[in-house]
This record gives sequence, C-alpha cells and structure tokens, in this order.
Amino acid sequence: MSDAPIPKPTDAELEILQVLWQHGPVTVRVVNEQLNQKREVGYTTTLKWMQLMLEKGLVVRDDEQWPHVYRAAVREEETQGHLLTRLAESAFGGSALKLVLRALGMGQNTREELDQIKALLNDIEPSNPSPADDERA
Amino acid sequence: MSDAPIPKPTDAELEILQVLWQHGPVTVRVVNEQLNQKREVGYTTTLKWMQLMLEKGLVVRDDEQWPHVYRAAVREEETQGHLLTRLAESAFGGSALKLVLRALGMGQNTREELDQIKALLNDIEPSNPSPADDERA
DNA sequence: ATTCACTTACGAATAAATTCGTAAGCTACA
DNA sequence: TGTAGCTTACGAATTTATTCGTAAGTGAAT
Repeated sequence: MSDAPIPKPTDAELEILQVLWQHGPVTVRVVNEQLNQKREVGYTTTLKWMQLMLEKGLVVRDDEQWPHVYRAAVREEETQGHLLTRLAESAFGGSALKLVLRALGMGQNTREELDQIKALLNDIEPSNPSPADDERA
Repeated sequence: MSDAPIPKPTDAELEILQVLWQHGPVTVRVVNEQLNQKREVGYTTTLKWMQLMLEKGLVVRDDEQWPHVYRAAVREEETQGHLLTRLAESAFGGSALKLVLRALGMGQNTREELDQIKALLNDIEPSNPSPADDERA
C-alpha cells in the first residue's frame, strides 16, 4: 500500500501522536492543551509541528471542518513496533529478546504485571521455531 | 555520585557505545572498522564523534597510550535501562508493561526465547507488590 | 459591513547532529 | 635526523529539529 517508509518520529512528534491515539481526531488547540499539561509549548509551535507531520505523512487533516481536525495516519501498534525494532537495533545488538529481558530485569514490575505477561506468553506461538523443534508437533 | 544526568546518546553515539561494550577499550581505528561493517563512515567522522562523546562524558580516554584508547564511561545495563524508560515515556504512555507486551506481541519470538523469558519471570520477585498480595509469602 | 477572537500559513532564528577537510603532531625506522 | 604514514585537533559546511513571531484568513456577533 504505502511506499512511505515511515520516517522516524521525533520526540515532539511522538508526544503529539500519543495525544491523537488517545483522543482520536482533534484540533490543534486540543493537542496543544494536552501538551501543556506536561510542559509549556506555544500554540504556533504545536501548529507548526503538526503541519510538518502532515507533510511527512504522520497525520492527516480534515480541511472541511473548521478549525482543521487532525488524526494520526500511522497506527499505534505499528509505530511502537518500529520504535522497538529500532531500539533493539541501536542499543541491544539487534536482539529484541535482550530488550525484553532488560525491561523485565529493571525491577519495576508488579505481580499483576508479571502475571499478565505470563498469561500472554502462554498464548504466544513461536513464529520462528528453533531447529530443535523440527520433529515436534 | 555522578551529578552528570547522562545526556541522551544519539544514534551514532549508541553505535559507538555498542562497539566499546562488546570490544572493551579500543582505538578509534578499531571502532571505525566496526562501524564500517554496517555502513560507510569516514575515519575523522568517527574520531570527531568520540571526541564529542568524551566531552559529554560518555567515554573516557587513556592518553598515556598511543594511539589513544577509549572505553565506555557508561554501563551497558544502565544505558539500556534509560533508553527503555525514555521509550516507555515517549511512546507507551509511561508504561513499561505495555512496552514489554508489545515487544512480545510482535511475533519475532522463537520457542527458545519464550522459554528463556518464562524462566526469568519465575525468578523475578515483584518489587512493587499489588495490594492483594499483602498476606502472601 | 465591521470588528473581535481565534486559526492558519509562512518565514526565520537558534540549536543540535552529522560529516568531513586540512593542518599539525607523533613514532618508527631508514 | 628526516620522512612516510598514521593519529589528533580544529574548524566549518550541511542537515534536521525546535521554537516562535508576524501577518493574513475565517466565522460569529454586533
């Protein structure tokens, strides 16, 4: 479908995408208000960011409405996946496993979280079976 | 201890840190050769990067030796932890759990990896027990 | 039709990262 | 001791990201 190789979002762009993912299609003002709950950002700064993101294809804009309404043009899961892949590449020698192990080893886990992860693990089928699995069902 | 707030390493800096983590103290030439296995990088480019990293405190240099020998001044686990925390912040609404779940759900897991993760999970003690855990051992 | 408040477009200043050229410095060895 | 070859220091060009000022556009209420 899209031949756009999804340019790496900057930190500011990610902040905006998170607002769009959480709130759905909104105006620049709404995004700006959300950003200002974390840190001070000028309105035109937010506007400029979103215009640049429009050019990059990270968001789409509905010009029919006034004020303009923006929504994310990239899916949350996909973007997060790219970021994880990139981070694994750039800091974990390309190993997503090492990344997960490090994240688990950081000691910020509650029992509920650990249980949730265990539950997920039991649902996962290996997509890339190891050689030793050849004769297994 | 250190009042240095560990500035966020750039992509290039992470590439170099990975070489230093893997190879221990080495010269600029060795680092440059490693980088060139991935992509073309001029020698003085690598040198400049490492000089900037020296100023930032990301590496230390042994001037007694010639050519100079550099080694990482930040620990691998610590740096990876910071990067994960930052990524969780910027793309997962601050939730390390969501990050892990996404990484696991990306479907690049072999059975061996899944087993390894399960094994680790059984060793982990929750650092921040949920209320329901009060009377458990 | 005017005006007020808000929104948009555009341009530009600053800062940071990336990248390398060039000149000067060191070491081994003829 | 001179010099060839590698290393270092320095400076600078280019690109990308961050940030906002200003002027022009739009719609609602007078």
